[in-house]
Amino acid sequence: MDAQDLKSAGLKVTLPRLKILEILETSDNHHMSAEDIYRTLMIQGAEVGVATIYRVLTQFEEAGMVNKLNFDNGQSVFELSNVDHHDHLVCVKCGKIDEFSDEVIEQHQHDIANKYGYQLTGHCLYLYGFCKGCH
Amino acid sequence: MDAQDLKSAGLKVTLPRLKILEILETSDNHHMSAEDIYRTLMIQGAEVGVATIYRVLTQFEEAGMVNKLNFDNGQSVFELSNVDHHDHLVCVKCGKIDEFSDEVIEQHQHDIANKYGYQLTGHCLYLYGFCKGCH
DNA sequence: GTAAAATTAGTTAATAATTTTCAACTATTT
DNA sequence: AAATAGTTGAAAATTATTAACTAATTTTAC
Ligand SMILES: [Mn+2]
Ligand SMILES: [Mn+2]
Ligand SMILES: [Zn+2]
Ligand SMILES: [Zn+2]
Repeated sequence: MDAQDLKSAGLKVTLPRLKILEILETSDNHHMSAEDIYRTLMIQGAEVGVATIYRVLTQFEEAGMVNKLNFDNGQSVFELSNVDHHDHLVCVKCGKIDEFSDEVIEQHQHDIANKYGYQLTGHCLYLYGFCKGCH
Repeated sequence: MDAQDLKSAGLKVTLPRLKILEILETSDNHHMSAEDIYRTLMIQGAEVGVATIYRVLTQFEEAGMVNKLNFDNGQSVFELSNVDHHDHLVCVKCGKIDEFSDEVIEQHQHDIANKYGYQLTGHCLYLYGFCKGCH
């Protein structure tokens, strides 16, 4: 994800946008809330307003560049969408996130949507529990 | 769900609680947000504060009497939990909600949790799309 | 049934996350 | 470089939800 991706999405190439992309790309935990990103930018000494971050993330989402995840704990988290589709395991204690994908589940989801006459646009599957280190 | 259920849950039998239970039970769309319930109560001429509704719903949830669902659209919705477990199909246009349950998906979720060493506490599976009437 | 103790409900105020407003800037086009 | 359209940051506004406070109600103990 770089300047070219921004252009392709019809977005101007600006410093805040590039920085946000870079953070999403390089942070070890690559699932970040707007606040997480804001904090990272502050530490880097970048002067970016929090409103800009929300605005840019929404634009990225609309452009299909990031996915927005709404876990049960209030804040939305974002991840770059340039990876294969996957769902998430979330530790309710430490917040750790694992990723998985399961073809059988995906297939069944489609079958169910068909059966009920829905034309699927998306789905969300979050598994909550205590991770290995937390029970 | 009635007065007896409230007592069993260690909650006193009060009018707002009974009314909220009744609304959850009788509304045709039995998935309601706090606002939905508030509006219904207003129409019925009942004088119940919105804070009471949130408080009572939280108590009901803690008592295991209702489930709280967090769809992608901001407001949480609640449903009585005295029915078998199921997941949800949500129409992104008209808001219609269908319910389904799929043993294979449930089983796979458990297998995945095991594989990653998670001790499951819950999960959420929402399928979003255009319902029969909306595409 | 009454009184005391505990719980509850409503109003209002507070929070947290996110969005909007708006005047000042910037990137891109011409 | 000027024009245009899009973007930004700060602050104010919104939205959904929760907390604090106080008065009223219910429960429990006589
Ligand atoms: Mn992920
Ligand atoms: Mn349901
Ligand atoms: Zn953990
Ligand atoms: Zn529909």
